[in-house]
Amino acid sequence: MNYESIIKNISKYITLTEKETEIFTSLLKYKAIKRKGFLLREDEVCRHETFVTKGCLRTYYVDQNGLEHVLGFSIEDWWAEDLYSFLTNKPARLCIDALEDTEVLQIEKLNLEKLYEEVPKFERFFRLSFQNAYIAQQERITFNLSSTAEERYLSFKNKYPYCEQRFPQKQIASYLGITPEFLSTLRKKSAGR
Amino acid sequence: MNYESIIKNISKYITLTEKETEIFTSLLKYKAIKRKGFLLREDEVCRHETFVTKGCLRTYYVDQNGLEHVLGFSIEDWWAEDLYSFLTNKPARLCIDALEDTEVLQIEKLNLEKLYEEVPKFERFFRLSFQNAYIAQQERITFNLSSTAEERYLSFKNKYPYCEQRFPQKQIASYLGITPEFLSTLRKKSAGR
DNA sequence: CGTCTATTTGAATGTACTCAAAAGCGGTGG
DNA sequence: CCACCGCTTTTGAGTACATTCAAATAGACG
Repeated sequence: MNYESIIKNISKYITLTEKETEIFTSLLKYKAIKRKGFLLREDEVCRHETFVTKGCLRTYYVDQNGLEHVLGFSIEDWWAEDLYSFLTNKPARLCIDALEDTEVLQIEKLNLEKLYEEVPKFERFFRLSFQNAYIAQQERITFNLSSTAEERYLSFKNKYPYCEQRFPQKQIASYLGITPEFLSTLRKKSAGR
Repeated sequence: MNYESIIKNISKYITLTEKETEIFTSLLKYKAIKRKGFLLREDEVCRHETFVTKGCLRTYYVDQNGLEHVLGFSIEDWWAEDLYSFLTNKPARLCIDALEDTEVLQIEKLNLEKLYEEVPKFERFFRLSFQNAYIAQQERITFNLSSTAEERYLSFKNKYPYCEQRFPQKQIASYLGITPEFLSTLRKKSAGR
């Protein structure tokens, strides 16, 4: 098993000794999800933190009218989970499925708690990790509040250029909070430039 | 100085010994902000985590057209900061001012780092605290994506009933991402029920 | 190759905005 | 304590951004 990418991700915020690395990787489990397969269904309990080593996951929410709303995409080097469900052990409100054949490393909740005890540094890692995720979300909120759909699309395109071709436009539209039809007209419009 | 409320807040996630409580409170500083006064201006560096013991703070963002967008309100028992600025030491992108005469307890960044070393449990406190803030923000994003302005208003009213009277409607409109004029018509409409 | 889903296109519609003017409210000073 | 000034809220008319619905086209998968 190749732990290189996850260790590199961890070392963005904390430095691990060899022994600590060992403890950590011994708690990880590998999993492969086929395209269109599910990592987490609504009403299951989210029992893992998941790190993507290959492929792409989509986290979305199904509203009361049965419409899907994409919260985010997790490509290589990103984490995914339904944090609410993970922390409370209540049924998930989010679904996570695979847009491509995907490979992940997972750590179970109980093992993560064990890890916090044995290597308290990880408490710090996840604090910093979620603080940064919090900042990114905050930016998304302010941007949604202050921009038109067109500006949001252009910004998305600019910020995640690789995503524009990699993900179905329907999913991008959902992420941006607009209809696929309208995104289609926006793309046509912006293609002229 | 009365530290009761902040200690109670902390004990939502961790349990402190007397000694630890002592260390923690010794690092806190009291500050009073008059209504309309600033806790943080754009381009200052955010050097504190701030806990509100009385009154109300407003955290907002000024867009490129000079328009304000309210990210959130911090009343008693809530925290406030520009986390981006706090973590990076870069100039703040958010402003924080007081909607009422407000009293806060603050911990400076260096003291917080000292605290993390002396009482590592606080690493855990802030991890859980921000994980929960992250969940709340995620809910806000999904809700904004899946609801009309009217539904968002009714939900806000339902979720924070005390806020509806306490905060100027202009600020609530900004938080909801709508114009004050439109909120006015929504309120008139919902008053009939 | 055929089916199913995604994307494009266009017309009609609606939600929410802009602009403008009037009314209400609160704070401040005389 | 009242009057005034400035800011907030209300109201309404006209408009625009984005949606809905429907139909045609393109693309992906078995």
